[in-house]
Amino acid sequence: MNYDFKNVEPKWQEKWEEEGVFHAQDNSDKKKFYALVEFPYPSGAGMHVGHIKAYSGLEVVSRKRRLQGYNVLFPIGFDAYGLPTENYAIKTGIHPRKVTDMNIEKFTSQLKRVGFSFDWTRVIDTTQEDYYKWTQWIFLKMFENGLAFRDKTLVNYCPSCKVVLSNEDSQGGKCDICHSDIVQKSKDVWYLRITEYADKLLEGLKEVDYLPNVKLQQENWIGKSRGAFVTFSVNEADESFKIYTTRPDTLFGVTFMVMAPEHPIIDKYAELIGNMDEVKAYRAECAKKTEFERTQLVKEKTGVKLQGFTAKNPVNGKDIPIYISDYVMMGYGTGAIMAVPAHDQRDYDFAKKFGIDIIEVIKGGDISKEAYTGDGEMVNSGFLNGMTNKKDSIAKMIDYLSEKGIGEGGVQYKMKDWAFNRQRYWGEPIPIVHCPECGMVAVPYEELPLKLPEVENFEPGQDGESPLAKIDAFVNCKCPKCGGDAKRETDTMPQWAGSSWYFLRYIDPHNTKALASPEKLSYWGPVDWYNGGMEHVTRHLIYSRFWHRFLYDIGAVPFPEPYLKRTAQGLILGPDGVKMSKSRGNVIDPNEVVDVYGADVLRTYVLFMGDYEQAAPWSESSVKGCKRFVDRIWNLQEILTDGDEYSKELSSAFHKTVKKVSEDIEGMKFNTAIAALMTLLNKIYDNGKINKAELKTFILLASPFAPHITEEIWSQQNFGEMLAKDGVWPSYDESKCIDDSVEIVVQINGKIRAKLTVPTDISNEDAITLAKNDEKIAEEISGKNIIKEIYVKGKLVNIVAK
RNA sequence: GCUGGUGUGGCGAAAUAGGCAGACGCAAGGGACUUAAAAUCCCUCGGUAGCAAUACCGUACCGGUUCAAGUCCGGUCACCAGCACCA
Repeated sequence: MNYDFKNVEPKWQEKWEEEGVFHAQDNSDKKKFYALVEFPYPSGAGMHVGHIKAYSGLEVVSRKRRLQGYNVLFPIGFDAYGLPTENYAIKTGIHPRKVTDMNIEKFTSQLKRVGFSFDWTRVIDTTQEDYYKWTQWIFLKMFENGLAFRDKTLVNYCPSCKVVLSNEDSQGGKCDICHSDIVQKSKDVWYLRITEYADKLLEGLKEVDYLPNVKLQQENWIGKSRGAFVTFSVNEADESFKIYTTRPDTLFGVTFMVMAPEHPIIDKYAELIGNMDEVKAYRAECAKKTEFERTQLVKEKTGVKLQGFTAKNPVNGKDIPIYISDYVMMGYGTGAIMAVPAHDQRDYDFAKKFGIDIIEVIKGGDISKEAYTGDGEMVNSGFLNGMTNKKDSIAKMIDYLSEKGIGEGGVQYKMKDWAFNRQRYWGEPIPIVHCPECGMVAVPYEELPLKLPEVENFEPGQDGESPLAKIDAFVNCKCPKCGGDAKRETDTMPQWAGSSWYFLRYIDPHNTKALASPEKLSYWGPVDWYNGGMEHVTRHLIYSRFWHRFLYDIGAVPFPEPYLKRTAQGLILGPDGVKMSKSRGNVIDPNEVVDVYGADVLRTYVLFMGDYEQAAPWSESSVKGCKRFVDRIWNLQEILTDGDEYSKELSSAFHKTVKKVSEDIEGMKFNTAIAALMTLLNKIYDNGKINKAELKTFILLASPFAPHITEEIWSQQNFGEMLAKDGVWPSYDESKCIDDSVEIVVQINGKIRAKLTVPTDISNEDAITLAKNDEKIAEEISGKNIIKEIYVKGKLVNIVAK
């Protein structure tokens, strides 16, 4: 009797769908469980085994929780706006709408073939009008609240393709499409003021259960630092400017200052500065530098000293020269720094190159060789001299500065405002109108969605202009405020917009009045468990937390943090141990695996291959091992006997396995959960028979991993109508997990010398006596001095003898 | 450079909270069944020595704590990931 997965798997997939067994109930007395996986970008290449692994984790948890009586929401959707689709459309001339629909169809059929228990009545497509209407709505709310704004900035620009590129599309300073060098270009673009939420995002992390490294990466990304702002006055003009420093206590060691080349004060006093030509030349040089040169190369410090423009040290009145250099960024702090070469390596390098004094203010290093960044006694520092505690000296300096009105404590964040724009077609139109009279005006809410117009040609315009700019019927409009002629914004939203709130839409996907109803939000929210890739931890996860927190602040959602728990799966590497990629030709297609081995085998293998959170290479032969496992489950029916309770021989093994599998699934240790099932299976075959009660438990435990074959056995054995509907997750009895006797080892001086089988509840004394009575042990310890005897319950006896 | 993580058989990996290192699976070798192969089933499977019982060695490397260390502490090396002139 062979198991015919080719017929059985589609049969059950259809039945589950027909009966709606995985549809989440909005009105239910059951305890809710909202499991979320990162929805895919529907690319033309179809799904990847990596997707299967990413979804299989919470798939297993969801199936288990349903059997435990939870009302489970486990949804799926498609994050469908984005460049690859648009580029494909440009190349083939097929409209992105069509491409997207085709890809979604392909993904859907692939997902269904694997038998994932998604609620298919709640599918989301971010490119549909009834979805992006609310993406635009949220944008307008942000605009209303001053969080969406326009600013001039440097953008990545590809002179060959004539497009503005995101950072992701211009990594390494090369254009992702044509591989030519990217230049920095000044442009007026949209930003979201995420920096305003830096502290809230940091605070919120304290309340959620994320993997420690996920939290850490978010903290680093936000990059909060504490320090002080200090005001320096200019000697040659009635002017002053601020700097930010984390070590205000080293103020006595300042021997020069550095400003970012584009610092506005330079232009304001251009007439005072004697060498403005040189300054301009340096600026031009910096603008030419690619992102790659600015950040990747460990290069020598460059800069220009400003002639006739100097500052005064506020604590000792000394005159200090001012330089410009590109190692100071306009985008962090105030765009100007006080340089303390003795205690900062960058300042040190600069001082050495330009022959500037280096004054030691912290003892402990050798400043003739390099900057000393450690702690030590303050010297050459006036009222701080002799202090040894960094915290105290910083606090004392801040007190002094505040008293004199020339400085104050403050914080800075590494995180920058979110550049929220794309000059591309396939994205959500930004619902703003530019009116010559009224300025920027929001499109009225009742006019949403602002539809993406149909076009023939979606190629980007010259000079990095959006393709929408070419469509007069879209661009020309009336100002919603004054009714005069106006022009629409032609930028679209970036890739990350639609995914920043999709988890809320799953809760109420067909609502036409709100992004989701308050009742449903309070029932389902927040997401109980969110799993996804590490690559999204600093972008998507921060962005969506920001949007969510904002929605909470304006009362649109009733809970402040969107995700209670966040985990991440490891990559599946190619059989060659390298990351899968099309160009390497080491990509495994899940369809082929399902064709040859079936969905149950694929699901089991991606979870069995190793630690879920770790990367592991694909191995075809290991897939076969899982095939054997699945077949051996089927063949249990050949050694089936009657019996409605566990047999004496297998009882404790079953209780132990139920415990182990239950706990391991919750801890995402799927590999050991499956291993435990394999161990039990081996034991059953050793035992030569299995009864009905045992078989029922076994297939229930295996069902989250291999739902089709277990469903088929359930039905063949008449356990009930449908496992997925009537099955109840088995429970275990802690007291029955214990065997009557255990094998313990006997060590002498920590070396194993014998093994003994003893009653589980044996006393310390009895165990030691028994060990000493063992022939071999007795011989070894005879004539020796026993120093210590240790019994570790159920594990070992150790006799220390000399 | 900074931050975090990892390092265990031929391979993927297990090992609660310091207590039998290598569970489970793959590959390999041997055997059964078969005309043969596939499939299935049984046995062996970290290294060295030995016919064997057994002994010694072994969790990247060096050192320490402990009756006992893959696990804890100090140092070194390698690899992976994220950030990167952040003042």
